[in-house]
Amino acid sequence: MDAFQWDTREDCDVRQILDRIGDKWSLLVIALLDDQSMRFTELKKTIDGVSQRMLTVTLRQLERDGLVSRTVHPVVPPRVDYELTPLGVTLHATIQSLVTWTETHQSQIAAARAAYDARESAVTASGKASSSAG
Amino acid sequence: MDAFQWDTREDCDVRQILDRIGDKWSLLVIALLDDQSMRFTELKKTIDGVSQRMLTVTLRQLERDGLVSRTVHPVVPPRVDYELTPLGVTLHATIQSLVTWTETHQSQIAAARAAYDARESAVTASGKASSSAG
DNA sequence: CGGAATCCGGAGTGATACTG
DNA sequence: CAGTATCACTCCGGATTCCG
Repeated sequence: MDAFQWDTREDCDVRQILDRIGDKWSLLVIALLDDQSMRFTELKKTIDGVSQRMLTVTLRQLERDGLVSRTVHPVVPPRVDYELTPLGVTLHATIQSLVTWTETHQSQIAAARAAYDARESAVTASGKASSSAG
Repeated sequence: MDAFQWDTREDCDVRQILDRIGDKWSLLVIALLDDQSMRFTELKKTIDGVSQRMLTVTLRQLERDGLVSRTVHPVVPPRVDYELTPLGVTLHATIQSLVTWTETHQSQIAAARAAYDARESAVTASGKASSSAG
């Protein structure tokens, strides 16, 4: 049941989080940091395809939201460790259900997409056929 | 526990869904259609700020993923009803936990952001002060 | 009413180079 | 090693216009 009415505005609270986990890298970072702290370069080499810049930006945002903590070790060469805060851990736990859902229903979605695409191309084809036939 | 290793690639299955619920409007549409079917115009006027184009695009994507069904009534003026499929309903249920998490921790996030911003501006200010003083 | 097609601006993203 | 700064590009998304 929807006892509470959703905020249909753009500035809905949920948006704040969706903008975070919905972006390209945040979720991966959260997942990776769940059971371990990691250094910048570790994250960079583990997350395939992320650029230096985007990893930095992503980590800053997560830090700002209090989901990830950043620890700078005053050594040379520099060493910075990132880890999930308690708040970040609870978010990760929540996201897990979404991941589980995805894994469970992924085949259904793939099937739905295939069916939709087939239907669409069929419509397009018949449309062309009828127009050329008519 | 993370018994399963995450896919750190961009084409991870989870991405498919995140690209959907992470976008600007899909989540709102799913939430709205949970307990009722709605017409195009109803959705448009209910979801504050959505453009005609984006609502159409969003609905098409959701339909393609098998999350929303589209029913065209052959009447004039045209009438099209949208409703959640069983698959969409299960996704909505899953998302609810995320929404609940957000509502529970929203204040913590806001506080974290405020603290972070204050810290940053303080750093910036002191940096300027020291540079001007030095 | 519901939707497609087009144009266009801005935000997000990446490659590169530089710094401490 | 861990960033920051700049430039260039892509793509999202809004406004507008036209169609059945």
